[in-house]
Amino acid sequence: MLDASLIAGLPLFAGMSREDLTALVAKANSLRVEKGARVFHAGEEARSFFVLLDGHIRVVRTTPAGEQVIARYISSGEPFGIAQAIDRDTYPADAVAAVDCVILAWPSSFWKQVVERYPSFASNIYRTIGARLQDAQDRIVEMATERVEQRVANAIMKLAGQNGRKTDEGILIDFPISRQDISEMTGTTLHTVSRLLSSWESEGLVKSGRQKITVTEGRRLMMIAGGTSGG
Amino acid sequence: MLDASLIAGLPLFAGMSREDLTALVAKANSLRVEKGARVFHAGEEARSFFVLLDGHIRVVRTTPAGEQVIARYISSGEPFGIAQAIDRDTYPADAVAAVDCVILAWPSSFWKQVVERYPSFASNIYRTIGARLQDAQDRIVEMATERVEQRVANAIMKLAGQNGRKTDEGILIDFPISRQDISEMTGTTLHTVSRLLSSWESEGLVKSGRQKITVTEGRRLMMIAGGTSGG
DNA sequence: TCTGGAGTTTGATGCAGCGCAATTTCTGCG
DNA sequence: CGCAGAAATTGCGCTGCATCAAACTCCAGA
Repeated sequence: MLDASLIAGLPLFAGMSREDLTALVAKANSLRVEKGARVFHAGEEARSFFVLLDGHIRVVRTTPAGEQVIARYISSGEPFGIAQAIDRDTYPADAVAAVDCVILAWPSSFWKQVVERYPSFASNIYRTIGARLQDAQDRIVEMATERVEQRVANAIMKLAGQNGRKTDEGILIDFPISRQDISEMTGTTLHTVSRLLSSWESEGLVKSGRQKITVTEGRRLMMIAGGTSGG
Repeated sequence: MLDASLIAGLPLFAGMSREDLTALVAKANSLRVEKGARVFHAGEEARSFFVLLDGHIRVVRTTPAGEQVIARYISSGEPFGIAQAIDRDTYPADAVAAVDCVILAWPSSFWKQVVERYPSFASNIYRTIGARLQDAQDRIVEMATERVEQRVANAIMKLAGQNGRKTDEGILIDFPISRQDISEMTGTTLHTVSRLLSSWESEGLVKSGRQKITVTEGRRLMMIAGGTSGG
C-alpha cells in the first residue's frame, strides 16, 4: 500500500498535515514507466494528473511537419499533466520517460476536491504553473534576442542546475541526453550542438560523450550563456 | 460610482450573479491611462491586479541589453497583472497603454477573498493563465521551427483575429502598431518586417501605412503563416 | 565476436536575415 | 504653413547557422 512518506518532505506538499498527506496518497495510484515509454500523449483526454516520484520526464511537442520541440524536463518531486488546474480537458504535449520512472497519478475528477480540501497543495500547483509561464516567457525572450551559442550554453547550465549530480570531473547531467535533445530545447540542429560541445570540450569547459554531458567549468559556460564576452 | 454593468457580459465574469458582480465592482478602482503611459513596470511590487475595460495594453519585457520583446497584447475584457494568482509578489513585465485605456484595479490583498467568494471568477483567471501558458509554448515552438516570414504572417493574423475591425478594405488592426512592434513580437528586425509588408502589399495581401495594418487577403496570409506553399 | 543501428563528428556549401546606412514620407506642433 | 522628429523604405555586404554529405564510434543483441 502507498504511504505518506512517499511524498512527505517534497516542497510541493509543504504545509500539509500528516493526515492530509495520508489521505491524499490513498487516492493515488502509483505506476512505473519504462525508459522511452509515454505517460500520455498530446491531445489525449486528460484522465489523470501526476507527480513524478522518481526519474526524469521529457515534455515534448511535435509540429505538424514532424519536428519536435522539448518544452521542459520534469524532475522528481514535480507535478505534470496538470491540465485540470487550468481547465483543460486534454494534455497539450507528450510526456516521455527519459529513464525508468515512478509516478503517482490521481484521477482528474479528484482535482475539485484537492482545491477544496488541500488548498496549500492546490496553491503550490498554481505556483508551479506560474513558474512555468514565467519560464516560457523567458525562453521566448531568449529565442528572440540571443544567439544559438548562448542558448545552448544556457540550456546546459539549467539542466546541470536542476538535474546535476556532482562527480569528480564536474557536474553530470544525470539522465541520458543526446545532442538532438539539446537542439530540440534550443531551436537549433544537432550538428550545431555537436560543434559547440566539441569546441567547448577542447577548451575544457565540458566533458561529453554519448548521451552524456558533464560541466567542468560552470563559471565560464555561464559567461557564454550570459553573453558577457571575455574574462 | 462604479456599476456592475461595466463588467456584466464579459466572459471573464461569466457565471456570477448580479449581486456578486456589484460587490466585486464596489471593491475596484477605475483608472484612466493615457496612450504611452505605464500601468506598471517589471519588478515593481504587485499592489493590484487589473481588468482592462477599454483600450489595448502592450506587455513588454526588456533584456539586460535593452532589447524589448512584446509578450502579448491585452484587449478589453481581459485580466492582466494577475501576479497574485500565481503567487508572485512582483510584476514580471511592463504594461504600457497602446491607446488611452480604462482599467479596473483591485488591491492584491483582495485576491484571497476572490478565490473564496467568487470561485468562478478565480477559475476564469486560472483558465486565462493556462491559455497564456499554452500560448507561450506555442510561440516557443514557432520560434524554434518556423522562419521569419511565417512568424510575421502569423503574428499579424493573430492580431487581426483578436483586435481586428472590419473596414471596407479588409480587417484593420485597431490600434497603432509599428513595424518595430511587430518585430518585437516575432524576434526579428523592423527592417525585415518592413520588407515583408512591402512585398505583401505589392501582392495585394495587406494594406499598410504608418502604424497601421489592414489585412485584405487573410486566406493567403494564413497560407504563408501555415507554411503551405502554393495556391 | 560480429553486426546493425543509433548517436556523433566534421567538412563543404549556401542563403535567410541581420547590421548598417542613406533616404523618404508621414504627422503633430508651433 | 513649415519644421522637426518619428516611422518607414530600400540597397548592400556580410555572417551565423542551416543544409547536405560522409565517415566514425559506440553499444546491444545475435
